[in-house]
Formats: sequence, structure tokens, C-alpha cells
Amino acid sequence: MRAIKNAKEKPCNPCPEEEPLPLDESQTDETLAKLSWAIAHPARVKLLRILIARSSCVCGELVELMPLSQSTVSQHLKILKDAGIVQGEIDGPKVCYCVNQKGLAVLKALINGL
Amino acid sequence: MRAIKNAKEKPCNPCPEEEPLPLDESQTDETLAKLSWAIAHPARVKLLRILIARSSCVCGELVELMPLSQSTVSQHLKILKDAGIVQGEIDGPKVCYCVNQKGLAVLKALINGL
DNA sequence: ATTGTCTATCGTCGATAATCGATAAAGAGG
DNA sequence: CCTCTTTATCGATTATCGACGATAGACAAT
Repeated sequence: MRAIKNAKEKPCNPCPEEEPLPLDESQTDETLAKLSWAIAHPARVKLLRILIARSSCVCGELVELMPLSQSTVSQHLKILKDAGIVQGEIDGPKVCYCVNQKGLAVLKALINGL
Repeated sequence: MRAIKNAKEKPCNPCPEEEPLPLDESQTDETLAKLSWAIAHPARVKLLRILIARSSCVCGELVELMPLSQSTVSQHLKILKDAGIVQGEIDGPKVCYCVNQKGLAVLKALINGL
């Protein structure tokens, strides 16, 4: 509900590589289920699409773009982050989110392997 | 827990095409979320994998292959069916399940479009 | 140090998911 | 018609999700 004042377009540094993602052979079902679950909510799909399109986005901007409260958006981002689909870089008091290309690639590979 | 006696390998007729799946432009997020949610459970991923590998499977066989009760397996199959990823053909008192290739293709397309 | 901004987490609540056993429905076969 | 087999559904229970407001933690700037 609160407006963010300084929404200047500062492109925060591109997130470095992270999260090798184990991908145990015998647990592929669990892995695919987890990754699928991470995007099994319209809000999280939308967040992911925004991040893919922008390549960098401060959390506050994401909150403004979503019809949800700050805490709910933060929660969804956490789920995406825990799944390894998204990463967050602390940039001063703000947090810059971007896609974890490796995680997204794993998801695509597992889906395409079906 | 109950054993099925006549588990003869009768390959039931390949399921015909079904479910065009609307795919509304503005509701892509919802569609992807729904499809993802359908496979966002290890049991459903496993069921899907079995059906992909076998190309046809009577419900009872699926129950035997899963460490879950008959009613739970039936429930998971219903979820996959409602999402358009799987179809079921009634074959006498049995039900033959198989993959809905079109639905699976939609899922793959939406994921690859990310 | 204090204040203000930004984000994550906590606590809560209603809604939904996951699972099971029991039962109902639909055929096939005596 | 009755029985058996097979599957779906109902009812109940427990666990988890999704949402919010409130609060805490981290940082910048004054």
C-alpha cells in the first residue's frame, strides 16, 4: 500500500553464478516436483517472468508490480530462491533479484526430458 | 496392499486425441501455474513417467507400482487428468490411463518459453 | 546515535492438499 | 440375480499453503 519514492532505474550488478544444484540421479522425481512446485503459483510465474525480462530488479520494484503485500511477495521470492530458480544480491539496504540461469536450465532440462 | 491377480499385459487401445486446451493469452501465468502444480508432487511425476514409458497402463497396475493406497493414487491421477496431462479410457470395469501428448506439449512449450 | 528506508521473518488465520479407510458405482461372469 | 473385480468418490484427519499485518534487522544518511 505504501508508495516507494526513489524508484530510479539503477541497474544493479548482474548476479554471479551460484547454486550448482546437486541433481541426484535417484531423486529426479523429487527435484522436478520441487522445481515445478516453485512455479506452481501465478504470482511466482509472474515474478519469474518479470525477472527474466528485466535481468535485474530490486525487491521494492517487484512489490510495486504485484498486487500483493510486501511480505507476501517476499515469501514468494524466498520460495523461488530456495528452489534455486532465482537469486538475491544484497545491495546496501536493498536486495537485487535476478534469475538463476542454472536453476532455470535444470527445470527446462527435466521437463524436456519427459 | 491387495495383490492384483490378473495382471496380464493387455495393451489397451491407444487413447485418441482429446482436450484442445484453450491457452488464453492473458492467462498464460495461470495456465503454467496449473500445469506445473499438477506435476508438483513426486508421486505425480512418477505416475507421469510410468505412463510415458509404458504408453498404456491400467489403473490397478499403477497402484501396484506406487507405495500409496488405491484411493490416493486415484486422486493423483484425477489431478493429472484435470490438468490435461493424462487421459483415462474406460475399458470394461478397468480404466486405462495414458499420456495426453497435447497437454504435455503445452507444458513443455510454456516452460521453454520462459 | 537517531532516523528513515528497505527487506525478511514471525504469528496468525482460513483455505486447500495429502492421505487413508470405507463405501458406492459399473461391468463381467457365473 | 448375485458376486467379484475394479475404480471413483465420500468423509475425516492432519499438514501445508497463501495471505496479511506487525515486527525485527540491516544499512545509509543526517
